[in-house]
Amino acid sequence: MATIYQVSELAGVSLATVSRVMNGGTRVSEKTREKVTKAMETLNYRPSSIARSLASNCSNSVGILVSELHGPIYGEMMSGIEKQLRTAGKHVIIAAGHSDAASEKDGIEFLIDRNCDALILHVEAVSDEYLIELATTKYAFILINRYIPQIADNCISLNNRRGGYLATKALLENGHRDIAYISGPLWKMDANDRYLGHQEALSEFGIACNEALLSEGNFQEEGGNECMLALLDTKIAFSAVVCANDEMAAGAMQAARDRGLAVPNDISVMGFDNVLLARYMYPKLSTVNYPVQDMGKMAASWILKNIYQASQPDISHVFEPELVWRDSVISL
Amino acid sequence: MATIYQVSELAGVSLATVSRVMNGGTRVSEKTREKVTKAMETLNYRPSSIARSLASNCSNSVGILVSELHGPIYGEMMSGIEKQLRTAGKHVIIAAGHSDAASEKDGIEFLIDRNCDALILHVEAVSDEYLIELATTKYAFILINRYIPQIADNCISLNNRRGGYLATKALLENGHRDIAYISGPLWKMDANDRYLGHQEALSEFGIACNEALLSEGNFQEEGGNECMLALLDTKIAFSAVVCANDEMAAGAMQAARDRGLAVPNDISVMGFDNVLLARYMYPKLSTVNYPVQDMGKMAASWILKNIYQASQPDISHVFEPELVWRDSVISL
DNA sequence: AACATAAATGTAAGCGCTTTCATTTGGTTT
DNA sequence: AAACCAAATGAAAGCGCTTACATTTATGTT
Repeated sequence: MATIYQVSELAGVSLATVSRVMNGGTRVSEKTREKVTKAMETLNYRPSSIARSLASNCSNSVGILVSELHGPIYGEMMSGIEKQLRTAGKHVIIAAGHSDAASEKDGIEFLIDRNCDALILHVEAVSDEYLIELATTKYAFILINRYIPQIADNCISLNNRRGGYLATKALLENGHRDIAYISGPLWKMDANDRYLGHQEALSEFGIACNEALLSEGNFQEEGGNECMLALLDTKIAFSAVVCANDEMAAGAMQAARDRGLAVPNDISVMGFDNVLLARYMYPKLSTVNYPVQDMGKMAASWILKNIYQASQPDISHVFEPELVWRDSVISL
Repeated sequence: MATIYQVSELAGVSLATVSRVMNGGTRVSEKTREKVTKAMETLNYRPSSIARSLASNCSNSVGILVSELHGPIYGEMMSGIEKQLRTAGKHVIIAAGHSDAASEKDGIEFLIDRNCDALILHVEAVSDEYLIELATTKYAFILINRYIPQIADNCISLNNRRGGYLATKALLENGHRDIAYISGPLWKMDANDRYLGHQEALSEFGIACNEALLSEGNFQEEGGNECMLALLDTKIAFSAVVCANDEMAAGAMQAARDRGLAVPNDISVMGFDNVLLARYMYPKLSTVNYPVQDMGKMAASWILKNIYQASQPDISHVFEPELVWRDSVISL
């Protein structure tokens, strides 16, 4: 591997000059720039990003922490981030937090130790206080899908509550009155907000929220399946169920069918997230759109703008969900 | 940020000693080890991994290149890799290759420049020659889902051909004789192998392979949908279709239903991959298991063993697919 | 007690860059 | 041609570590 020293030798200039032509900007005469460029080419020189980071205290890499590396939402999110960052020549280092406080902290430190210039965090378990302190005292980061008033500028979030509201309202407007709810783990902010939105819609229609019709799942297919079974077992009649994400909706649909209920004729189901797959479920899933890829891109833009001083369009901090109507809900 | 120098000062020892206690192994007396450890704690010292990498020429990070950051297969794969590597204290740097040769090369160089100690590659577009050269002259890496005889030891692959064979054979054994095939892009090795397996099963049953019943898709839901429509438009009768992956199977099922055909009664569909979702489709998808998460782990093990000299169980280089029988195929 | 030997610790030279500051160069001005 | 100034270049000091080698200290032998 050729080093900057060998390039400088071949080109007959000093290290400093080579460094200058690498880093663009600074004044170098056209003649020397050419000499150096040619030398770099003949040596097939590749600067060591490690040495660069050490000397300049900037690693050109941003750390991403997601709950899981798999799962449609995280995939879309990472995809959006990577696309944006990569075109700006920044690298991406990824770790998983597994929705567990210790593991999330671990991941964050891991990323910090790795000298990331900034972090993009999708954390669920770690406390607000921890993040506030991190933000004020130590490190640049942006939060996706979480809103903390004290550091609002570091947050990019979905209006989850409104999403929940929209989902249930759509059902209500189509004549449903007995609506069950399969939520995500309620300690998770987004799950909670979605449920709050559900309640809000209910009360707007003057309907009491029946706690027995709430079942708390784990945001996975399997959980949706189990919750639906549990709901059915209550023997309380309901004509529709809203699920806090699309995966659970898939599980719920299956459970319903396993019990001989037809979707949507016997029971309507509404999802949340509008994962790609929702379009290909049978019946096609009505759901609420969560523009997570765009949010990922926005997070990347925030970093490009605030950390790397790149010019970027204005940053939106809260995104609005939208109802997408398909075939899994019937009008009563 | 405290540096090693400050730690050594506080502890009253030399830099070298601090370095030694950090790196475990080498002989340091219990007393000094304690002094140093305490100093590190009170200063809340965190070693700079960048400086370490520069000095030791080892970055403790491995680069991963996948085609896309989203998609169930890649998600599972990254998840498997990360899990394994992380517990060994190694980092993961991820880039996307987008199934395009230029972009893949770009990604590889990107990762190399980043001083990864080794690479895990899921590349489809780049040529065998390029990889062979990379392997012999320059860099340590392991290939997932690709087999190149000359560098077999660097490959971890699925027996795709056998998978394709298994899928079609299952159909044949259940009385199907007119079987359509929705493939992935045939220039992709895995798509091609799967199709070859399909043909093999057919010929084993003495059935001529009808080219008109082959439709080439893109491994995505949408593609499966379109292919199925195209197949139906040929007006050639077939009782079953095998799809080269589960996503396309989802699309195909939908297309069939959009045309008023029931799955599996009017038409059976077989998938490939056994993505989590396959269990939750309706009807539950019969498919072929692709243990991609295990393969990811194995790739990580290979690296731990070969690059980091960690002791690891034996490495399997080729994995065998298995048929998983569910509800989307009917016996004639 | 004198010596050999091994264990613990320290010294200092890098790793491949960036960046400040000093020096040189070349063009303008008078 | 002397004087000046800006632009181009170079010298050298780091960035925070690792590590080969030298030195000191402890341990055991006879």
